[in-house]
Amino acid sequence: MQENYFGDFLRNNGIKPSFQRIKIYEYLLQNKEHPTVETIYNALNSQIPTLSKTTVYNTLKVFIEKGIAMAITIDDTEVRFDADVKVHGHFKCEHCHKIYDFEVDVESISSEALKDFDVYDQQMFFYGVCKVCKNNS
Amino acid sequence: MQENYFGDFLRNNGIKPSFQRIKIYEYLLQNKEHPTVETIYNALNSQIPTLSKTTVYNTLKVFIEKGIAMAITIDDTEVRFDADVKVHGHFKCEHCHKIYDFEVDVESISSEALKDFDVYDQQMFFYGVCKVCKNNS
DNA sequence: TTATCAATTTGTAACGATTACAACTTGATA
DNA sequence: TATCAAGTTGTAATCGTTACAAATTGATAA
Repeated sequence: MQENYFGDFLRNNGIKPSFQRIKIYEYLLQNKEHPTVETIYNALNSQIPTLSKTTVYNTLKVFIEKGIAMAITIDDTEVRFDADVKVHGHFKCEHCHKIYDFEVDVESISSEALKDFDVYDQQMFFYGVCKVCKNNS
Repeated sequence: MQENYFGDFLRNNGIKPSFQRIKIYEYLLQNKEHPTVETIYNALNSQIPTLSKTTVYNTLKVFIEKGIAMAITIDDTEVRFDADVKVHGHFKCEHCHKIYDFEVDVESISSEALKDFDVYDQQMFFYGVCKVCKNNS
């Protein structure tokens, strides 16, 4: 069944699969619009009435430490989260506030200036107006 | 003299050149290590004893609106500022916490997925260990 | 000069996302 | 069924940033 599947996935990544952790990871996988802690908390609070916002923070921190999620700081007011840990870019539309993923050719970015540096993480944040909003204005 | 030079520069960018604004812009130009509001405030407070931290915030907001400075949100705890508004990447060393600038070939990043999008701003944040720290460990 | 008015600066209070922390709960093991 | 570590919860504290109202400045006109 589903929960065992997610449970095994968490266990395989060194995370004890509690009910809360399974539900939060499941939510992240199914909601790819880069939700905030607030969004995740509100969405799951109906299923898990005892859920605490601290648990959401703790759980996401564990996910990041274990490498199965990443933080997206494209907003300066709140952090967003993504279960897709491949290197990819994020575009934020200043009009509809939607965040789009886009592919990036990692090799082409790695600058000559960083050739002797160890790079563990790469974040690319682009800002502007998306195709949909351009056409609607 | 210097102050007229900066004053003219601000005026040419639609910014009324107050004493505070001139000093803050001058500081940004001369201190390229991407200072925080706290750093700027502490550095200038000795020259301008009446300086308020709110003024530093206000001034930087004006600079960004007028396009002569940019915010660097490479830290999740505090915002840093840069008077270099060319598109370029920032690398943060997790060991010494220094932030390095690096050149980026803008064209090579612009993804096929964004071809119908208007992109106004591009931020690239890399994280890892710098050359110096690697050699010292 | 003096009056006027808008722009700028200042200090304090409020805000809000995040973290610290202690108490409580859970679940595995013996 | 006792024990103990790990996980969860709620509250309080932290701290960078913003809101706001009062004070100051500087340009302009009478």
